[in-house]
Amino acid sequence: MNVYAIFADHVRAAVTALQEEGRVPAGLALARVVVEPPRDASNGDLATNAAMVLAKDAGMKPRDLAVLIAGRLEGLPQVTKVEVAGPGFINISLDPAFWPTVLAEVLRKGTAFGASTLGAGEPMNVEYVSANPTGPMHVGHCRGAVFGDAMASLLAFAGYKVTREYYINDAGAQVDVLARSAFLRYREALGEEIGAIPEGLYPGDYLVPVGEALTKEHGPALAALPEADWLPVVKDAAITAMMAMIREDLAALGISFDVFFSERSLTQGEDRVGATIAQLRTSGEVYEGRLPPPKGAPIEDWEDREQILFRSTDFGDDVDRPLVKSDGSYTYFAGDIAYHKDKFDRGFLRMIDVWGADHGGYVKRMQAAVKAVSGGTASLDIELCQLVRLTRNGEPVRMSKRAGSFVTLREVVDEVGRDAVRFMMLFRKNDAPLDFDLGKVIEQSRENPVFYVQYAHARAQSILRNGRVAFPDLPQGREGFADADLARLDDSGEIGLLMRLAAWPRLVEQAATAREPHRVAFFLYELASDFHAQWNKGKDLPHLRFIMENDLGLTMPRLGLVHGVATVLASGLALLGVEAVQEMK
RNA sequence: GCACCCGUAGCUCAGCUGGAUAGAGCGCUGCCCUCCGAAGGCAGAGGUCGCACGUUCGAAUCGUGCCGGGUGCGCCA
Repeated sequence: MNVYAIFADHVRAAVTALQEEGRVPAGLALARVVVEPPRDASNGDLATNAAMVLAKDAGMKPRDLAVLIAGRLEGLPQVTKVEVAGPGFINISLDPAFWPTVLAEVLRKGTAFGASTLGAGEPMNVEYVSANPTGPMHVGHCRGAVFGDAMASLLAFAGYKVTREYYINDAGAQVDVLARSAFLRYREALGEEIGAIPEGLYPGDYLVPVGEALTKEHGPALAALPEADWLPVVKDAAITAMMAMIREDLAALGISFDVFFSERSLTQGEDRVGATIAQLRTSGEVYEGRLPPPKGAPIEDWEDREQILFRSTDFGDDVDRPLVKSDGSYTYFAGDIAYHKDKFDRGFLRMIDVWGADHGGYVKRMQAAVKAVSGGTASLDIELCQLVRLTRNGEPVRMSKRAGSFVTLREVVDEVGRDAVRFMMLFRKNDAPLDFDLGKVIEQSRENPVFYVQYAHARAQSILRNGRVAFPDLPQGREGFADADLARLDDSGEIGLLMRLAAWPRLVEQAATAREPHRVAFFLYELASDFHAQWNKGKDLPHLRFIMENDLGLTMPRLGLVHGVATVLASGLALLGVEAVQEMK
């Protein structure tokens, strides 16, 4: 139950009724009408902008219209007062017994409270990570991985049928480099002295086991072959090993995918990239032409030649984009078009790609491609994640020798834990740079939001455990508290918590619509803050404690509130992929 | 040169898709601290929302132009 959505319907119904009575003109656009919690509690429980939004089209003064609408709302159940205020706000006050009914719903539904039908079961493809299979994941991949995963969870909670997908870039020149690097480790495993890893090859020692495995399987046989013969063998083995490693890294972060899609599969057997280009040529989106040399940094070996181009300028891109390289092979973009066409062919009209900010220049052409390939019926949202600056107590973190030149995701997760990494990656808008301090995220203080939110959940569980000590006959599960006399929750802090819980379904929909899982993290922080504050209140004011010795009648609703807070905390943490702990270690 | 992202308190950042007196943490100041669970609590000061026009009942939010920072700019993935 989304209180605000329900009352928005009431307001629209009120306007419709007035229209039928002829007191308000027909044909008003009701979509802009919203019901929100007023910022200031003195303005009631709910507020709507309806009169101000509709006044112009209705040809009426906002306050006059507001009075008419307000008159209609007064008769609604639960409504105790309706006031017109300011430029035309309609402020609605509810029966004090209303907010506890929301808690009763939380207690009955559990973590299903807040789930939305917004997505209406529509298929939604979320592609993220898609790191090259050339080594372990590093911290740079981490943010996109966590962001994509949390957003997929959020969209699923909001009612979409989500598929999580990883595109394996196993077709380009980089995997050839990987193969040559692995071959060197293979010769090393055979006993050969290889010396320093040459420039241009991957130096990380994660390839050592790949070389050893190759000797076990092939003995020295590969070393005698020309590159053209050993390369495919070594490449397959190396990619398989790298993907296994990446899956382990992802598992360490609590991430798994529904689909791993291989770039190579697009050209193995039938040439699906070529087929896609042919299709676009038929529809007029592909042509032969010349491009002007790019502005900015001059390109030394610029060669003006006729090439096969995708007409992305038709969709708002700056220039048309080449699909075939000078050596005749497809560009990465060409493969990506075929890949997104495959998503479309699998029934996805809605797709989301999560990329690093350094790929920002690629957004328009990819969106153009999805439009072209789907005849304009599919849409692609692209969310960019800015860089992460990794520090330890303010100092930049050193590079890892083992991995070659970067800090691996695994090192970070091993040091501070999955929960801290995930929460901090989500405690910032994705399009803003993020400072991640290894020292601060394990601090146990209010400064550290990970701790603060988890502590709130642990504290709630602790209170419930203590409650069962004081009152051994308390219900076991949260449902047993739904029938308590919840209307006794009348302290301002308690009501504030109830209103916060009531805001959860609305926040889910907003965060899902905006593709912004960070809003969930901030919401949880605020809920935790409210909850800690109420607990602290009980320090000075014993009559406000959650557990009232000798007063089961009051303890029951208060423990119901604690259950409700814990439930929503757990629900939100689950979306973020962070554990709702029973106690702090 | 062009495109995209970002400019909000001293610092790090939120700001509910245009609403009422712009919020939080840290830092600063002042009180309190034998509490169901230590890892503190409460309160206060502090902002021309980069600048300027515009859109309208109403702008931190939308548009345009500047200023400042970041990212990217055939045949890399």
